[in-house]
Amino acid sequence: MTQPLRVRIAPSPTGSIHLGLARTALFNWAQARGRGGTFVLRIEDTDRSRSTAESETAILEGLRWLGIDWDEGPDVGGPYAPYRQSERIERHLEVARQLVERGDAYRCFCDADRLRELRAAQEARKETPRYDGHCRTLDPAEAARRAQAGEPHTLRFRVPAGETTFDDLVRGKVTFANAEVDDWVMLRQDGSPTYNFVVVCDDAQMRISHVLRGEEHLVNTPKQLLLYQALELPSPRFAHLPLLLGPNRKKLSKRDGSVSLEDYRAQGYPRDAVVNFLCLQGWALDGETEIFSREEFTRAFDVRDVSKGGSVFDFDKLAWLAGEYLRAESDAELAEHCVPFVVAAGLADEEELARRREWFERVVAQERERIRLYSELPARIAFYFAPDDSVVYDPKAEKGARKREGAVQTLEAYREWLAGQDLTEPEALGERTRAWLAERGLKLPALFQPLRCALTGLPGGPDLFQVMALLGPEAVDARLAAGIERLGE
RNA sequence: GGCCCCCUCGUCUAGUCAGGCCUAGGACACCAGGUUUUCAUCCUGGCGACAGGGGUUCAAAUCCCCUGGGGGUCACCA
Repeated sequence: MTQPLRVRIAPSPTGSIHLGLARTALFNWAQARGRGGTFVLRIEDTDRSRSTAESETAILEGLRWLGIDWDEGPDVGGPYAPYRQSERIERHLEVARQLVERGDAYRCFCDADRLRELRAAQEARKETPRYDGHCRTLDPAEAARRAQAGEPHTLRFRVPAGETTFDDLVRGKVTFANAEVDDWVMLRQDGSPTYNFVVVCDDAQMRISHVLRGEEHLVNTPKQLLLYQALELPSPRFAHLPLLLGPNRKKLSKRDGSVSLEDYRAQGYPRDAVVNFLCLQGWALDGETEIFSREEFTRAFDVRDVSKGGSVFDFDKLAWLAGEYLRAESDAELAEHCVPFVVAAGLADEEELARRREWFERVVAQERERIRLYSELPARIAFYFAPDDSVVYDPKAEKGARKREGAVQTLEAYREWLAGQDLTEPEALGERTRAWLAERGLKLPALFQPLRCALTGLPGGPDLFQVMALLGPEAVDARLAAGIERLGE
C-alpha cells in the first residue's frame, strides 16, 4: 500500500498513436509527475507479426511531441530492463513453468478445429462461447508426456471457482463471477505468450503500482487479478478510463476522421492545444478553467477525479482551443511554426522565408486573428506571392468590388494619388486616405472593397494599409493597374 | 444474447463520494446585438440539461430500488 508510485504506458507498436492512447499516456504521466512517481514506457510487441520498428519509433516520437517524458523505457533503459516485451520472453516462460508446476495452468491439446466446432455449437445454442474445459482434468503427468512427445498444445490458466472483486479507482467496486472468466490461453501453440499473461508478468516484475488504461480492458482485469493471486504477487490498483467516442457514441475509430496523433500534428494543430484538449476528455481542472498549462495539469491531476462516462470527441472545441493556443504564441514563434506549411504549399522555400524573415513575421502577425491552425496560413497569404497581374480573385471579393458604383474610376484616381504617397507608415496613410475620400464625398467601402480585391483578391483580410506596406509600392501600383483593367471588363 | 460499465445543456464538463450554499455553474457550438474598411478577433446578451418512475428524508442532480437507453467485451489481437 505504501509502495512507490509507478505507472506505465504499454503501447503495441502496430501503427501510429491513437488519440485514446495519447490521452492514456497523458493521464499516466500526469499521475506520476504530479506526485513524484515513476513513469515507465514499455513496448508491448508480443504480436511479432504486426509489430514494427518503425511504428515503435513513431510512437516514441509522438509521445515526445506531446511533451511526455519517461523515466524508464526501451531507449533510456532502467532498473527493470529490458522494456520491450519480446526481449523478456525467458522471464515469461519461467513464470509459465511455475504455474504448471503449481497446477494453476494446464496444457490443452484441443486443436483449432475442435475449438471452432465448439464455438459454433455454443453459438447455435445461443450460449456464450467459451472453452469447455476439455483438457482441464487431464492427468498432468500424462499431459507432460504428450507434450514431451511433441504433441502441439497451448497452456491455459486454470480459473478457480468463486468471484473476483476489485476497487477500481474511477469506477469503485467491480465484481465478476469467476465462472464468467474463461480458462484463457497463456501460451500459444507456438510457445509465444499472450497479452493477458505478459502484461501481468511485466507489470509485476516492474513493480507497477497503478494501472491506468482504457475501459475496454475492464473485462480483462479479473483474468489478470486471478493470475496475480496464483503467483502470490501483490496486484496493482486499477483505474479504467472512459472511452473516447465518435459522433456515433461508439469507440472513436478511423471512420470518425483523424484519430491518430500524427494527423493532428500534420494538420498544423498547436501541440499544447492537442494536449490541453485531451486532458479535458474525462477530466476538468476546476470546472471553470478550460485552458491550462502542462504544469497546472500535472499538479492538479488525480485519476480518482476522472469521470466514468465516455466522451464524444468534439472537433469544434479542439479547433477553438487550437486557435486560442495559436494566438497566444509570439509572432516569432508563430512564424516559425508556419514555415513548414508555407513551404509545403509551394509559396516559398525556406531560404526565401529566412531571408525575408522580418517581412514574413509581419505577414504572419497580420493574419494571426484569422487562423486556428498553422496549416491555414498559406491560403490566407498566398496573394503576397502571386504575380501582380494575375492575383486570384475570389468570386465573392470580385462581386463586392464590382457592385460599388464607380469602382474603377475610384481606383484609377486613388492609384494616381497614391503614386506620390509613402506606404511605409500605414497609420498615416490611412488617415490621409480617409481625408482624400472625404474630399471627394466618398464612403469608405466605395474604395476599400475594390482596393481589397485588386490587392489581395480576398473578400476579407487584414488592414489594407498594412497590406500595402508589406506589398511595397511597385506591387501595389501593378496590382491597381491590373485591377482597373480586370474590374473594368 | 451472457457478463461488465455508464447515463447533468447538441457536445466537453462542475456539482454526486461527505443530501440543503443548485431558481444546476463554466466552455465549445448555435442564435441575436455591438466594435471593424472587410473577414476574423474581441465584447454583450440569448437558447439550452439533472433519462423515466418509485421510494428514503424536513430536504435528493446527489442515497436506495426498478425501468429505459447507450457503451465495452466475449480470440492461440492487444
